Amino acid sequence: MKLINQLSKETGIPIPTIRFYEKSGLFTGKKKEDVKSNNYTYYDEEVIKKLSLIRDAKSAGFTLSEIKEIIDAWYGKQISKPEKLEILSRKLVQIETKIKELKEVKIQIAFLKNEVEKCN
Amino acid sequence: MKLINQLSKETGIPIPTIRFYEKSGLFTGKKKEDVKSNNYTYYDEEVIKKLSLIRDAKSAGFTLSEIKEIIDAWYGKQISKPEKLEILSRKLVQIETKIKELKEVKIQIAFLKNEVEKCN
DNA sequence: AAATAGTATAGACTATGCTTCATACTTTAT
DNA sequence: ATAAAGTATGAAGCATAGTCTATACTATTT
Repeated sequence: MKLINQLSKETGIPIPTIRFYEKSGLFTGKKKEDVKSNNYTYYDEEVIKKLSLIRDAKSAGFTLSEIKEIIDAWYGKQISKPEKLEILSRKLVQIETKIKELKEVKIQIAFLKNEVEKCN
Repeated sequence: MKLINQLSKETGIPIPTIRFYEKSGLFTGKKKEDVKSNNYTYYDEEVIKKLSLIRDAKSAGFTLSEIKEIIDAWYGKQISKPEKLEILSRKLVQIETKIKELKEVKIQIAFLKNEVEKCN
């Protein structure tokens, strides 16, 4: 069980950002009931995995609420199997779409570069 | 020469958003000096091209200031040819990186989907 | 001529995703 | 034991990217 400091070190995500994600419902830590002197929050390995997914999915252009959907589809106990599969399939389609859009923009920019090269 | 209404229709971008982009320095329209009765702004074909680039680059995950860089590298008169080429090359690298990240997230999600399929 | 639709401008407002601050308490290092 | 470092919480602040409102004038339609 890790403290927030350790989470931050292992994922490279700043502590306030981790707290913000937790407050946003992307994961939860646990208070240790046997420890009475403080109310520090402890996090397990699963949280590291979730934070990695958040980091990667964010840099791929997903919003936090889209990422929450993915996490809920993955760990959410109250979601049925077909629903989970449906959500994950949709995400895969979204990713395919994003890749296609990126390739189109790439072509556009390569064209601009070519224009600059021959014209000026 | 087109009015803002027409720009909006041709690009699918709402009028307030077009005004916001113009105010952000992504392009400029011109006032017709021979017309004294109103002060409507007119836009040429180049603006349509810029708006299309903005639309595509945005959905590919670029920020407005990144897009401004691209546009400046494309039309900016005060930027030297080597600088322009350098900016566009950087953008191409950024796009390649984004595509790689997307492919990684795709693998992650495909894995999650597979887990859901066999487990529940 | 009157109603309807289009344009301009400034400013307020919203949502997302943080980031910083203030306060207070706990733990660790020296 | 005292200072430094870590943790918790709530609230404020900030940047980006719009979106909406109010006001006022212009143009078009009927």
